[in-house]
Amino acid sequence: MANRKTKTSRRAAQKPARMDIHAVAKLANVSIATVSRTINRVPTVNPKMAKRVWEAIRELDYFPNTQARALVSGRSRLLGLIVSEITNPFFPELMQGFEDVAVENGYEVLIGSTNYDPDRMSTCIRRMLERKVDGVAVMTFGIEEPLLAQLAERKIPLVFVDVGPERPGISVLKVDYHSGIRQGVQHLAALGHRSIGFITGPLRLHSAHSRLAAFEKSMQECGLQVAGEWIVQGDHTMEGGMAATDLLLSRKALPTAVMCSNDMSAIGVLHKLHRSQVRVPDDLSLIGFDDIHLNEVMIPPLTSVQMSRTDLARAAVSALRAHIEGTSPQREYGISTQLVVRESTGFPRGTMQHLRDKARSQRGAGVSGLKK
Amino acid sequence: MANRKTKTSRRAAQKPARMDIHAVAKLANVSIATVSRTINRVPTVNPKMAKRVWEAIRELDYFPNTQARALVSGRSRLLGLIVSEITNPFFPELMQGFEDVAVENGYEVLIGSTNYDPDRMSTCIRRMLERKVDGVAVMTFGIEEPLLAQLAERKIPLVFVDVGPERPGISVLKVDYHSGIRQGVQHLAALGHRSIGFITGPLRLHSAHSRLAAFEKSMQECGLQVAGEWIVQGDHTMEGGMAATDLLLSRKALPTAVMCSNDMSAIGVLHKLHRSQVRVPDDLSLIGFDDIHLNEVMIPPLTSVQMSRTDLARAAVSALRAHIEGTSPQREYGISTQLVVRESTGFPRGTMQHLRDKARSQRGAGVSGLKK
DNA sequence: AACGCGCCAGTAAACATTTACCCAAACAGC
DNA sequence: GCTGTTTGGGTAAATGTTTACTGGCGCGTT
Repeated sequence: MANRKTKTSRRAAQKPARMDIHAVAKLANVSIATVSRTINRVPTVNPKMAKRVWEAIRELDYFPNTQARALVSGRSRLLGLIVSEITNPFFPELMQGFEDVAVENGYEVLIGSTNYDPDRMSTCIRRMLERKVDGVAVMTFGIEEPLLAQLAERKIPLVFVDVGPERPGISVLKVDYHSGIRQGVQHLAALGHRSIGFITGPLRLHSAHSRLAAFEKSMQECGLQVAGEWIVQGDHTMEGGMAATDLLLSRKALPTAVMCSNDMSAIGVLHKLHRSQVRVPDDLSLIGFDDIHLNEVMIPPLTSVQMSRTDLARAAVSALRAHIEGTSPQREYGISTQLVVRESTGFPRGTMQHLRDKARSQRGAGVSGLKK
Repeated sequence: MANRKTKTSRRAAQKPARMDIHAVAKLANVSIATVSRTINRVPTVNPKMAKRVWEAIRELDYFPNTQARALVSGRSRLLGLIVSEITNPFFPELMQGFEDVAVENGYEVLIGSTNYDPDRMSTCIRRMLERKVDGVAVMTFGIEEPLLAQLAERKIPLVFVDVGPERPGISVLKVDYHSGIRQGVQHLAALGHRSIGFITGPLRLHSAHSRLAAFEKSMQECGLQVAGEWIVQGDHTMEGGMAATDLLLSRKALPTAVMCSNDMSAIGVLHKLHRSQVRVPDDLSLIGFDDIHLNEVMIPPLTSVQMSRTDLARAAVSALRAHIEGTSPQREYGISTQLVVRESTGFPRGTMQHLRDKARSQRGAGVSGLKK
């Protein structure tokens, strides 16, 4: 009662020992039930009372105890996010987006990274279960079996990328690899490339398979031959890209362009090519996949197929929310991809354009990609 | 009673509707108190009973409800980790380390990223408070005032980097910038560089200040002049590095070497220099700071001062644990730094060594750094 | 005027633990 | 053999919410 600053006293002068719903109720002169209902915006509360309650809440700087809430309501307002690698900048960017969207919707995020290690994956799942997450996004780009057993069994909503079991409570983000990769192949074809190689990801990953398949299909569509010796397996890391480049360099002939299953591979390739005096794009054009920020500062800046992290994050959170809150969850969410042309692609060596281009001392940014 | 596989039946055949401590107690034929004590490893429980309890736990695949636990014990076993940027690969690497160590010690991590935005910072803190984190590591490399008000007031243990208020419950990780940066300057000096520039971070950051100071001091120690026109302010981003490079290139003369306040800046510099036909290290030597993984694949691979993410993560978790569990928390934890020599540093242009070096067609990895 | 119904606030149970306190049994000392 | 002490398990309270149920009050209808 003895408030110093009567109006918006930043901290109530008389501090109750514990700051719970009872304190608010007492100050607002209502029951705790009313306070709870007010906070949860139950429409049956009298606006007059609600106002009193909100004032008391402000006065006391009160916020509800999440633990107690979760305990009784059975909902933790926690979303799990499982990613595979953290070294690949794609994932931090994805995590950031996911966190932003989740927080926007009043959820918190529990992050787990597996490093492709089944043991880590299983402790990850355990942690999620213990914290009673309301849903989990599995962004490892490849299903892992233990998940299904432990999470789906407990009816926890799940989101996968690319592929997942057909089951209630499970959604899948379907990435349209083909569209972006086709743009890439068409871009190369338009520049005059005929022999194009591909560095795959680890083929146990569904996404790696899909990207390779999309490449092969796109080549066919452009009337180009896919040469087996120029399809090399990588593992979506820089090291994998370097190793794949070694292999490629050991072939009797080089392709004039190479597409990669992801940007980290492409960065490894770029590095190794530079070491081997192969110039990009003069001797060899290079296209990555993911379009991580880093691409812009590579030397040269890397042409890449963009898969939007924000789209993925938004779709994942939407899907989970729909399942959790019971509002018409979709089985599939489409994610589009799109070519972003930078400077790692150019005319193939020896073509007229190439020579003409060479003649101009300074390369402009004149090589524009064709949309669709 | 009608178990199929009598021994290690993976899932109990008869599933109790709810799987709580009572179910375990009933199966083990003890009271819930005993179960609780067993789980929490209270030493007074009879080993015989403990064994029965553990078996029941295994049988039922039981794990305690974290919410209830947290509610009654007042401890959430949740650690907050606040970082500034997620685009800078340094932070994901740090987050990864922090998470690993935290999980190792039975804690979960709540991540918040601020993007240097005070609003985001304050919602971040709010989230941490609501989830009742047991401690928070503030890895933004610069104190933010709202933190102190809200978190310290509630006696939540905190860890800062570089600098923080002298208060119980607060520890500071003191990074020894000087040692690593001195190694860098000495390395350059030994190669024959006399004119060395520096690209700072955003100077509102304490860490940026410290790094600049360490550079200036090291220059003095090596008997070298610090030229004001070669000290340019960046902001720890690639873009900042590029802008700083532009400024540097507009000076009437260039230094023969440049050190950067962090690697992202250095990558921006590298990019811009390449665009401007300045070769690294032939025309200009470059040293970064942080030693992110990416350095290895830059063209050329970047010499950098390493600040160990693992060390930071370990120290942060140790400090927080010490505060939380009351075991002799230290006020300060030292973090060392160390030069890692790669290929972005070489002899300055025009020196004898430079010419001699040029003569050898292939550069070896022969330029070795001097330790200490 | 009386009855009924709807609206809305309050009471209390439930959520799954931890832990202070109590009490039974066992053992040792006299 | 009886009593005192110690050992260790059980009972119940407490944690801070949500929510089903209850009940009072006011208004509308017959």
